[in-house]
Amino acid sequence: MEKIVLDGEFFNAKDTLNCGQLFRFFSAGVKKDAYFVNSLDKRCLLYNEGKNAVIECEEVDRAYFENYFDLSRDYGAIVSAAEKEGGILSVAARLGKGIRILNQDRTETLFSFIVSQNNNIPRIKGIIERLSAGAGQKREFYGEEYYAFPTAEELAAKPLEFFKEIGLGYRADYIKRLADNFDGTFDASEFSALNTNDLKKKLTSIYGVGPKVADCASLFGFHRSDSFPVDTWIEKVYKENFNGELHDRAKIADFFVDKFGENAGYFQQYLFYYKRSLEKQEL
DNA sequence: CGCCAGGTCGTCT
DNA sequence: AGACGACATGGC
Repeated sequence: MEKIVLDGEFFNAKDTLNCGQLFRFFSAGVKKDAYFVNSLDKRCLLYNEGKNAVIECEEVDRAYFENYFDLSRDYGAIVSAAEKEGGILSVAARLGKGIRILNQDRTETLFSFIVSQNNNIPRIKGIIERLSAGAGQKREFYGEEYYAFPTAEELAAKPLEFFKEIGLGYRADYIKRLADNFDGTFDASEFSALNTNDLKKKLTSIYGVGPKVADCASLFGFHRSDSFPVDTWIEKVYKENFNGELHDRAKIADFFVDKFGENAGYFQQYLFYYKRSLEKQEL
């Protein structure tokens, strides 16, 4: 087993996991605020200890998780830029300075955020767990069983009824259709060559994927930081803290991308986490 | 009962 | 282009 020890000033496990960018993480129990984090078929253990952040994983997965947790990026510089903006953003950045934007698998991210639409985070986590347990491979980490996120092929093998049974509701049709039609080209180089706008056009052409889900896939799956997902929480921030007048969420997103440029995605996470933390005391 | 949750689709102006 | 209701489910 590998143990990766890092400076924890800009890497807080709890904040990184609870800001809504991923849904497959679990309290590990072994120590306070220690978590198992699943990505595709892999798992690691993540926690803060003193001034450090620690990742424990299989040796073969070391490079995968170094990239996953975006270890090569200077988050101190991003937090500083947010603090310079002043107002609510500097407050939010101080609260969320330990947040990192993960480099998640593109396919898992897209499927997951289709599940997320018009849904709440605890329920999204439950659905994705049932999806994995019902269609994914069983794996083991530190003697504990878990399930891999299903491949598109594994999802396509399931009947529509399965997706309804695990609680997807009307989203079952979206998941089923994407699984059936999935051509696996997400990782092709031509896909990476698209600019963010063209990428979003391609994503929104998928049935069940609108501007918000496309922005989440773009930000969390492709690390396009010039993406700014606008959901109900961000809309509240926009109206209450930026005195916004717009109602069209796509235009609100454009407003923030124009304003913050390549920092937009990071700042969005600070703002989302801040706003949601205010109302969800348990975070 | 109602309203809300990391929205999108189809339909009608 | 923009407005609006329908859509499954579960928590409060």
